Amino acid sequence: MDKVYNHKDVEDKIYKEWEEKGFFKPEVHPDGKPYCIILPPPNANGDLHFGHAMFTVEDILIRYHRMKGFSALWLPGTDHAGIETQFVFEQKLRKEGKSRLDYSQEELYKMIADFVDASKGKIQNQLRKLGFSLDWSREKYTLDPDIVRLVYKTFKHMYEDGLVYRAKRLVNYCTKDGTSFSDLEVVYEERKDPLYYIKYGPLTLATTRPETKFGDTAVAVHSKDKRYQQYVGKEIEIETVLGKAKIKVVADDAVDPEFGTGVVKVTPAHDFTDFDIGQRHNLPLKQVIGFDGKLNEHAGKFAGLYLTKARLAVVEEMQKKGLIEKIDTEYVHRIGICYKCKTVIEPLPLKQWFVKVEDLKKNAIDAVKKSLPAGRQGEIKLHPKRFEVQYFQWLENLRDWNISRQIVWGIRIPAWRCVRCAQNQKSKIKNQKDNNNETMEQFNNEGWVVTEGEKPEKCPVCGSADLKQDTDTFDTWFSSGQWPFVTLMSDSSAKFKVQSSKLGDERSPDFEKFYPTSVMETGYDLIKAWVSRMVMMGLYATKKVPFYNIVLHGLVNDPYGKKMSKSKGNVINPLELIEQYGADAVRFALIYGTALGNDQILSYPKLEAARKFTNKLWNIGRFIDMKRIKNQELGIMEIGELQKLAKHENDKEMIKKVEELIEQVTKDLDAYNLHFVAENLYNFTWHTFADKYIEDVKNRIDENSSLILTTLYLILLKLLHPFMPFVTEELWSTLQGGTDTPLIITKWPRESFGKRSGI
RNA sequence: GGACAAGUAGCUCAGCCGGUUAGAGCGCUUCGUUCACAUCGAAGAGGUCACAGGUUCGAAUCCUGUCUUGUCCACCA
Repeated sequence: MDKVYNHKDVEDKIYKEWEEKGFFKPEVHPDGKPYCIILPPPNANGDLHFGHAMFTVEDILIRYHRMKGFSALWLPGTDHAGIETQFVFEQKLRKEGKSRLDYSQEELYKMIADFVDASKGKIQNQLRKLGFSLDWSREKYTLDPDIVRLVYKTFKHMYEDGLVYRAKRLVNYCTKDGTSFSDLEVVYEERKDPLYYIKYGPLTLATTRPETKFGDTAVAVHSKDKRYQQYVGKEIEIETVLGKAKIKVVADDAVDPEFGTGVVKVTPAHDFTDFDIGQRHNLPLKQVIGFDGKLNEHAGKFAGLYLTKARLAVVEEMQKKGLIEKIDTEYVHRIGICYKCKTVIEPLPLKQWFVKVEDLKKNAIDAVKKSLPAGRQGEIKLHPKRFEVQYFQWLENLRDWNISRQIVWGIRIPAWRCVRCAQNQKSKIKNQKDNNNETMEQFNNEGWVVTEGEKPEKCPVCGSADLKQDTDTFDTWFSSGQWPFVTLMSDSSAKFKVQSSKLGDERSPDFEKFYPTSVMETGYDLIKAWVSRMVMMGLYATKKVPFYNIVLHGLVNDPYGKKMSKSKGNVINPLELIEQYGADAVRFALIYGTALGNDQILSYPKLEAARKFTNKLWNIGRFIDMKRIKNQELGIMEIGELQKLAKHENDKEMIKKVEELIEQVTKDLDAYNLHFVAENLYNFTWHTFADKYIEDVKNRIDENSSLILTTLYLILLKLLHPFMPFVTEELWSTLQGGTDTPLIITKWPRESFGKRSGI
């Protein structure tokens, strides 16, 4: 054995062997109880970052359960990451002096698909470097045909169940990128903008957006504001830049009487609060800003102007007409901007596909409160428990979910529209006022045909073959929200037991065996966007929870405590650290000394300490290999028998201590207290086993104590294996002469005497 | 504005379902070893556990308030 443990000689070799021998497959224990974790799918086009290195938590759980005899499956996969990937690709296009507008939807999709293909496999190899025992034979991709088919199927059933509808809703729209963003994606920025006090007939109101006044369909005041009681419910005559007009005054408590003059102009088509006020008071939705970021025909002579110019022009005109009372130039507020291009986000009304969340979210909450109604199964626990608050709060406030995205890169919505029916519908409502009070019937009779992906031959209503597919794609979370069950259902390695058009009735052996999964482990930052969606979608489609436990890890910040981000340029690639310290040390450093769910700072001293620990472990093995009596029969001893065999008092005591260690470690692993386990094993191995016990034994070594020393060490290797798989495997095979069962598939040591455990 | 974290040795962090002299790693000091350990071992210095109240026989640990930092969410025209 070398004097120093050299991870570079060991890691790739061992990983290859594990993988080739199929040890990552649950079939190594075909009859074991199922234990399954679905890997949160990284961006297929992405690079490894420290969030991924934290998946060490999952590998520890999987390896531990595999050793406990479970049929353990850790299923890998990658995500197409819609907006993110398309953005990266478009940046590339821009550098080449091109834009996405130069291509058709199909061409662009193909180009992005090729772009992703080119970097495919990168992330997989990086995950291998970390030693993750993922079953690569079951790997999935969110755009695999089988996955897409299942996602379509869920959508179709939701549509038929009346959970999906189309409605004109305000979306956060970036007029430059030509896409809408979810609330989560909008970034808010503090800005100083003039606050204009504008005369509205007898009233004066304050606004930062005079250019949207063409879309005003009311003026609102607080219901208890005595100053304006006399106007409530009446129409007032106002002078505007386009001449005289009449406008209604409504009372709504969303208005803050303290702000400005206590009077608000209501522009339902271009402001989220105003949209709500509009709904409460049945106000028309009058769109005056187009998707091109310009004022439309409702703006009279200002039509065609970009918003920033329009604002100046409108203000100038107002000033000429004496409509501006004053301007507060020191007003600071927060506005939504596009996180990609920094353009101000415009709330614009757009017809979208929506998912009704009322029932879905109720079930998702109940699953954690352990009070699911009949017909739905499962209970979910969060670890650490404190994250429940975030989970509940998010779900309780959740509004209907907009699942349409105006991007190319994604799963195209399987809805076709009959051109003829749509036109008929249009002419019917042509003379109606364009408002948002359209009924559900109207929305659903727009001529849409929803399928499981195949193009309908003809319109079921009028028989026309002129059908056009919606150009929108699904929100990425709509497909990844189904990840736990679609990955298991689309078991391509086996034939489906049941092919069924009924939702959730399509079973594969893997789905039957591993669903609901045991654990969903991810960063706490994904509780809302992803985890809650998986619970909602899983419960809907399968009537069961998608997982029993949610385990959350914290973020890894840079050595100065700052969040790592590409824009800051402080991202550290875990592979560099693996190169330097070894995968085992990196893994150990991430677990050691930080409680689960807490953020941590990437610390070089800690990495160095972990590296030294792997070296210490190595040298303990090396020393035992030198000192022990050779050719002893090993690997047949269980701790109870070992105790009976022991002669020396110190040996007996040490065996007892190891037994206690096994008990504690097992208990803590079951409770997800991984940092306790890491610390416990570190201290015990170094300061009890090496510093005390070995120092004691080395001067009195005989056949009996040699056997005990070696066996106890092998037990320690087992306990450490989930944390530091490579060095422990290498030491195991060295001490066993390479003939015994590989450590990865040996049995976890048992703490109790007299029971069969193998060592 | 709300929620959740965090504020403990120079640094990075454990401990916090109340209970003996508050722990680890790194760093620092002294000594030893240098044929298991690109090191290791032994010993040691170092903390008013953010602050102020309260509960208690007893609080880093529970309660209230304050301050600081971070994250997430909401958002006022």
